[in-house]
Amino acid sequence: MPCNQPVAVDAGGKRYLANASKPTTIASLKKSKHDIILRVAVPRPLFQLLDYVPKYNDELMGKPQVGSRVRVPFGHSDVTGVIVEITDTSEFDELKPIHELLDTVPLLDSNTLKLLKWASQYYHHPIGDVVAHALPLALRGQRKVPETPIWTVFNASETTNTTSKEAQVKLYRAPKQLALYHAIAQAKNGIFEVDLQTEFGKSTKATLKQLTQKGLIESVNSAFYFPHTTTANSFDDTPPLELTEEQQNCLEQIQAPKPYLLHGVTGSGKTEVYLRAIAPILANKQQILILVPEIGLTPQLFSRFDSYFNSKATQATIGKPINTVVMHSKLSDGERMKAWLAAKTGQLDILIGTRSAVFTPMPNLGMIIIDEEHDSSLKQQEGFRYHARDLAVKRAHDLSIPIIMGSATPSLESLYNSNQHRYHYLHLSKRPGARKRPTLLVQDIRGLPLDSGVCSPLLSSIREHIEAGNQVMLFLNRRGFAPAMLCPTCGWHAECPSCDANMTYHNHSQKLICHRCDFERSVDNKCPDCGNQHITTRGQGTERIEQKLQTHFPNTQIIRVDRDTTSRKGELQEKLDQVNQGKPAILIGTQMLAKGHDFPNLTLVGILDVDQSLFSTDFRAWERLSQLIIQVAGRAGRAEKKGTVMLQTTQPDHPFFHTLLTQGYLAIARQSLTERENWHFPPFAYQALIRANAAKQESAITYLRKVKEQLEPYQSNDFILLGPAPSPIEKRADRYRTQLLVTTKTRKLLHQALNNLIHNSGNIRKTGGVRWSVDIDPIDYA
DNA sequence: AGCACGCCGACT
DNA sequence: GTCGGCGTGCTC
Repeated sequence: MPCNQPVAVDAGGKRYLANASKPTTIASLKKSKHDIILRVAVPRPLFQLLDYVPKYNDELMGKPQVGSRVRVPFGHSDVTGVIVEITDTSEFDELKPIHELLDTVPLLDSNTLKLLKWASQYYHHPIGDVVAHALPLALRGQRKVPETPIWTVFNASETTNTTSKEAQVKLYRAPKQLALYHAIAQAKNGIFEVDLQTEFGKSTKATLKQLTQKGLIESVNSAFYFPHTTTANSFDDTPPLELTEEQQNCLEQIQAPKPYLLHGVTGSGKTEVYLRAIAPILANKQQILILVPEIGLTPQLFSRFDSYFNSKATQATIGKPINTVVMHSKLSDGERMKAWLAAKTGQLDILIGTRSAVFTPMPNLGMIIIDEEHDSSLKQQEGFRYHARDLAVKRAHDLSIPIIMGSATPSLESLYNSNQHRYHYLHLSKRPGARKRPTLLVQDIRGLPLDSGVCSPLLSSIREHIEAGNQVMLFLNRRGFAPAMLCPTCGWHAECPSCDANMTYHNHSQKLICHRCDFERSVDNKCPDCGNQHITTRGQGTERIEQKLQTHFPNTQIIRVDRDTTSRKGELQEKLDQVNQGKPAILIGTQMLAKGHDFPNLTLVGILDVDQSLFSTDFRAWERLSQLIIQVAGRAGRAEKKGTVMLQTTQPDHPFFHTLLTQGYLAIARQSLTERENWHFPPFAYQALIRANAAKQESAITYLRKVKEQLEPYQSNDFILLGPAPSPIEKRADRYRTQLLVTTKTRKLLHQALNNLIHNSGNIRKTGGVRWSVDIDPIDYA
């Protein structure tokens, strides 16, 4: 019977197992002459694993295991990859041996690898790159895991080991050695040298040597060691807060291993619910993973967790000190690696981190928490475009553990999932502090002159609030001084040479900066076209507003928070600390100001460019605008001081405001969901955005036309192709950007089509240096 | 991704 | 005649 029929490639299936160019045949699946085959993910854009055989004397290095790194020959060079599978069959006859096994203890456990393989298929992204994302930068190369010795009594595993009695006899005149010996003998699985050093001082090393020479102890093992991190004084005996009835009710519902959407208005005490939900998991000696937005209140969050779990009251029920680590974006590579290894070796109890932390192996993971689950920074917007929230839900599902997603303004996707009973919806509607709900004012700016983007009613409001000793916050989604620099005589304006974008004028640095590619140059002192020496600027940026307000309020502190003023390490925190002193101040910033900060005396918030969102072509613009408004509204006002949020718009009668003001976020969300259903937008449909860019627009468009041809057979009412078209940001860093949007009725259809596309992508001619990528569940269409 | 192979144009 | 441009294919 002829058996060279191609095996059908399973749609949702294990594409990375198959060879993309040569379809797997039954004939080729014969047993290879080797009985151990290592299937390795290499850091190259390949959708398959590569097969290798172990090195002949691997016994010396240890047994190759799934999850260990290996140095392997690849083409003409060497690369560091990770063993993802071990089998005994290969479709290749001649397999190269690996060069070196780099880890005797695997870096990634099978659960983590399972998640990574799933992610590679779901996001249609090369497995090697996905696996690399799970490792800290410091371990993506050949660097060995730093290890410290573990000491045990001699022959601990044998029955003939030294008894304590013998030791006592041998050491009767050496009390120091005896004490050390006892410490080692008491530790069942051995004890870290570092721990002995902290207990017995710096002569420990010498004492250990003496004991070894006497044949009483030995060190056959070593492992990564992570010191205890608690900064809280574990004798903090402030009693824990009393939960409100609502909080208690939510907490009681969090029991089953399933996803929970915790919709809690700002100030309703979501964190308190997290803490209580976590405590029994920690008491059960399990670990906790907490995902937070990129720039959050991580230091505050850390101390909240650290002090709560190491307080006297909590310790009474948990019974062991709790190690918490925050993986900041600004940790050094070495520090990151240590935190990662601590989690991976189970020496860390709570890991707080941004989206990439979702891949951290944690052997005893018992619960996942996602704070601000609606935040777009949970989705990676470059390369491997994963959504940390969705992967976390998958991870929790695989492990059968609960996951709590908290937000004051849940994403429409999560609200929809709650409606579908995929997530269990929990609501915290009350603010325990009895803080008053702020007033939302829609300010009609039609016919009003704007002074640097601020209308006069807002300006007088600012004055009132400052004079009353309060703080004011202004939002504008554009940094810099002015978004345009132009010549009033001939119409010339400064453009980025690499992007089709106006360069933004930054007054302070006297520079023109392109906000798309970060190219900067000095300002022109005369028009390069007509020589006119009086070039002017147009439009508003945070920097100009700062300057202008300073002239209006010369004695008030004005604090600008945007990427330009917070790029230095700790600079954001410095600024926030200033605000937290509570003195009257005006804060001016971009979106980054909206995230999670709680300012003591904030009573007025102004959103200056509401219209931009109102008229955006992005169907998610309303969702983002209402989230921004609700988030900042939640920060304005105190128990005794009512807050005000003023929205500047030329469309005061827009139904958006009416719904949001009279009925709140859930009403807007419900309305938006209905609209999305009617228009067949996510979450009622599934999308993939296929992007291509090239030095010439023509090449990118031509490429996507061919991609479209491949997908055309799938076209139907349930499978719609839109494009190819130039991206909203058409040119960036000397490359033209184009896109093709796929919208489908079912997820299955989307994956089938993309699997087929990638399987055949080798057949699509790529000319003109086209680079392409796939974005599953896109949220950014630029 | 990187790298080699190969096939066509303009040069000492 | 060849040097090198990029288009194409492959890495177990």
